Amino acid sequence: MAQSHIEIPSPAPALSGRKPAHGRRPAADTAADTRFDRQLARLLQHAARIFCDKGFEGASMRDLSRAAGMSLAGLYHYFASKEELLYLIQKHTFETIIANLRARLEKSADPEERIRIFIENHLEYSLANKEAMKVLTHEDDTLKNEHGAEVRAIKREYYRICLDLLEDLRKAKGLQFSGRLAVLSLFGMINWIYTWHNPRVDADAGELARGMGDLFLSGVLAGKAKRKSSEAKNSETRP
Amino acid sequence: MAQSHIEIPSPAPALSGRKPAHGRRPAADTAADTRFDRQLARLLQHAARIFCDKGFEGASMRDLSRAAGMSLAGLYHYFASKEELLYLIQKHTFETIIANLRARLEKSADPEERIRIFIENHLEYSLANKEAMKVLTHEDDTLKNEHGAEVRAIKREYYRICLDLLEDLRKAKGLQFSGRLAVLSLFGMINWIYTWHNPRVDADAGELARGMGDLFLSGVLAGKAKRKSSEAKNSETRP
DNA sequence: ATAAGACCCGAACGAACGTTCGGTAGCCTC
DNA sequence: GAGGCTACCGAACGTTCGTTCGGGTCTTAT
Repeated sequence: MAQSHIEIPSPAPALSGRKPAHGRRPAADTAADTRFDRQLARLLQHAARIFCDKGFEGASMRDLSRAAGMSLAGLYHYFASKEELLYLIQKHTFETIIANLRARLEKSADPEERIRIFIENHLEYSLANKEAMKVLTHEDDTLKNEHGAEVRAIKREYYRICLDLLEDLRKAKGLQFSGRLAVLSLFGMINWIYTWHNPRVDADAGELARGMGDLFLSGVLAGKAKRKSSEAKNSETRP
Repeated sequence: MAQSHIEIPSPAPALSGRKPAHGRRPAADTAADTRFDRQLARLLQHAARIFCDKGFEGASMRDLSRAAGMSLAGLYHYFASKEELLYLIQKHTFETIIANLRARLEKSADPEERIRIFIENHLEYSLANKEAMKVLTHEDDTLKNEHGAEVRAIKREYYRICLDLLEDLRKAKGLQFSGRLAVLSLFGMINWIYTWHNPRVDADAGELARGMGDLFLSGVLAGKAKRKSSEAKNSETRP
């Protein structure tokens, strides 16, 4: 229990530069943090909590109106529809995770440690932003058409990053395993957490990441080493 | 790709002995398979598919009415509410899985193999009943009150079975790991499958179970053996 | 001071929702 | 052949849904 609330430090993609109502943005104030952007961010935060609690279909715009202290009609000044609201939450969450991840990955070239970085980054963000994270995973196939396609593209990018990390490890250690199965098993482990994690009972992100990293990496490394012998020495992995 | 469609063989708890409409059941015909029971089972199957596709909140009774070829009002002859419909699906699915599992577990006493049996049982049922399985996991905390409590009790039972299997293994091999983290990581791996499995691309249940069993058991076994040395010998796990 | 926006609201729109009501057609028993 | 029961239906009930309309008020630039 080192820190109770984790503040992600790195370059989070700001959700700025958006239209008021249905119009377009004036022009070059990409510096963001206008009043519009701050209100929108506040609304997204409330919406994430409500979607998390009652599900996207189960939550109503009136719920959000009440929680945010704004009239029902007033909400539509900030987004065009309930569906776009979900899209904004998912896109911002996903892009922030990936941006954080890329920043952290620059600090290490060791394949094994980079996988640990991936896990730790995911868990830290997940536990620090539980609501948005549950909305991201639970409402995975809710969005359709363009919005859905865009989020799905980001998801494929995230998948790809993880797969590349694993294949780097495989090459470096001369291993032999199914990358797809490994990635998706890992995703299952780390995305499932939102269904059970209780901060009063369970460990914090760092410790969970260590435990899951041990489990996963031992599994991947020990599997079948280069098809020859089965001596899996590297059972302790941190430097 | 041994068999393409898996028929679960064992004692599946029949969903029989239920009331027509709001009345009670006549009495002693627990032998089931009345016309009422068959129709109900058919409706549950349609409902599972619809809940799977559109989510519980997103699906309407009119959708079910259309799919089942029965009038909207006619549906309520078989259950009292939409909520009870979800409850019946979840309860029946969960109880069938557990019944299958208990039957299979009797065939082996080896701790490691029993865990493999657990995984294989779960994956076989999951892939053979994708819709119901997605409804079970995706609508995990949708039910409230008595219905919710009852399903949650079955879930705890299932969790408990897996935890006991793991602790048997731990004792037998003198290992040291967090049972809770291991169980929940395993649950994540196997419950996540419904989000990605594509029968045209991915392996069948048996092969997936072998792959995930290798990954998970290697991870658990190799972790830290008995706190002394780090020689993780048992990297190949099948007998 | 005034025009032009950004910001926000009360009130309503039509559609869709889960559920219920009153009734009917068929079946089996006496 | 009357009574009772199961199985089912058309039509509606009252509610809630996402969204829109026609305005306001407040801020900012000229």
